[in-house]
Amino acid sequence: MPINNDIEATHLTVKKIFTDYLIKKQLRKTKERFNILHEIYSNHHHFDISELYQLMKNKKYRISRATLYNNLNMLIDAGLIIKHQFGKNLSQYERAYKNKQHDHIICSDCNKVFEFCDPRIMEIQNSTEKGFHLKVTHHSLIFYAKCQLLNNNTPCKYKI
Amino acid sequence: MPINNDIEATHLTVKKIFTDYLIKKQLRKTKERFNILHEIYSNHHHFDISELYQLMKNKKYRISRATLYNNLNMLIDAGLIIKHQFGKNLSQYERAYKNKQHDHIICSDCNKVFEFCDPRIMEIQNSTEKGFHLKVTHHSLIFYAKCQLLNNNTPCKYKI
DNA sequence: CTCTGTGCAAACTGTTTGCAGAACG
DNA sequence: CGTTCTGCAAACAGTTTGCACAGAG
Repeated sequence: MPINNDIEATHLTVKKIFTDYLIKKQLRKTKERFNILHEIYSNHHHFDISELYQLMKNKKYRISRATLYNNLNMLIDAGLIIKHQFGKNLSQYERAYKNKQHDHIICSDCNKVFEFCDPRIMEIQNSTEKGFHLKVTHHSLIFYAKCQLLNNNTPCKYKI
Repeated sequence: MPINNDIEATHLTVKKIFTDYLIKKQLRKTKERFNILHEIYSNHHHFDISELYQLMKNKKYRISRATLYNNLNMLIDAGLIIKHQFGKNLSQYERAYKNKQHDHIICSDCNKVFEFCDPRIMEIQNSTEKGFHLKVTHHSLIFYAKCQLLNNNTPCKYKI
C-alpha cells in the first residue's frame, strides 16, 4: 500500500475513534475538534500547546489556546494522544494511535530526547497491577542521562 | 542504635555532603542553605516549594521563595534531593540520601501516590546505557492507575 | 572590604476561567 | 431555538529575574 494511503487511513481511523468518543460522551462534533485532531496526526513528534497554536495560526485556522487546552484533554481521554512532562513545567503531547509503545531518554548534556522500547517494562507493569490490585492505564518511564560522562566528551551518537 | 541517633547521623552526613559540594563549587556556606537542608531532612515525604515555604515560615525562619528555588536546584545538583513531576505542572521534591530506590504509582481514582521497588528497572537502565552509549544519572517511572476499574469500585487498598 | 547570596516585589510563562457571541443538533 | 463550544482577555499559579542590602570570606 502506498505511504499516502496509509497516512490517509490513519487520519480516517482516528477521526472515527474521536467521533465515537464524542457520541458516547454526548459532546458536539465541531469543526475545530476535527481540525485539531487532523493537525496533530499530520505531524510526528512531541509538541506543546504553544507550538500547536503557532502551527495552526500559521495555517490560518481561527483557533484559541483555550480551545486547544480543552480539546487536548478530550483527546487524552479518548486515548488518541499522550501527555508527557519531561522534567519541565510544560506539558508535551504525542500521538497515541499507531505509535508503538516506547519510553524516553533525555540527555541533559545535549538536550536531546531519544525513544526506546523494552518489553520488560510491561512485565514490571503486570507485577505492579497484581501487587497493588489496581489497573494501570499508562506509564511514563524517563531515563535522564549524560552523554559526556563517556567517550571523552563525545556528544550523543543518536539523534532525536 | 536508638532511632534518634540514626536521624542525627543522617543530618550530619547530608550536611557534610552539602558542605563538600559547596566547597568544591566555591559557593558560600550560608545559614539559609543549611536551614533548608535541615528542614528537608526533618521530613519524610514528597513536598513542593510552597509547602516547604509555608513550613519554614511557620517555624519563623526568615526565608524567601527565590532562595528556596535557588537552593533546591543546588541540592539536586549535589544529589541530596530528587525532583519529580507527577503529571502536574508542579515540581515536587523528595530526599535522596538514605532513601532507597523506588518508583511511583499514581491512582487517578483516589489521588493517592504509592511507592514500589522493582529490581528489573535497573536491568532496563543498564541495557539502555549500553545501547545508547550514555550514562543514566537517574530515572523516573510512574504508573498511572485506576483502582476503581477493579473490585467493584472498592478504593485503593494501600495508603500513601 | 568585596562580592555572593538574600528577601522582596515585579515580571514572566503555562494554564484556567468568565463571558458574549457563534454554531451544533 | 436552546445549549454547548468558541475566541478573547483577564485571572491565576508556579517560577524566574532585578535590585538594594545583608553577611560570608
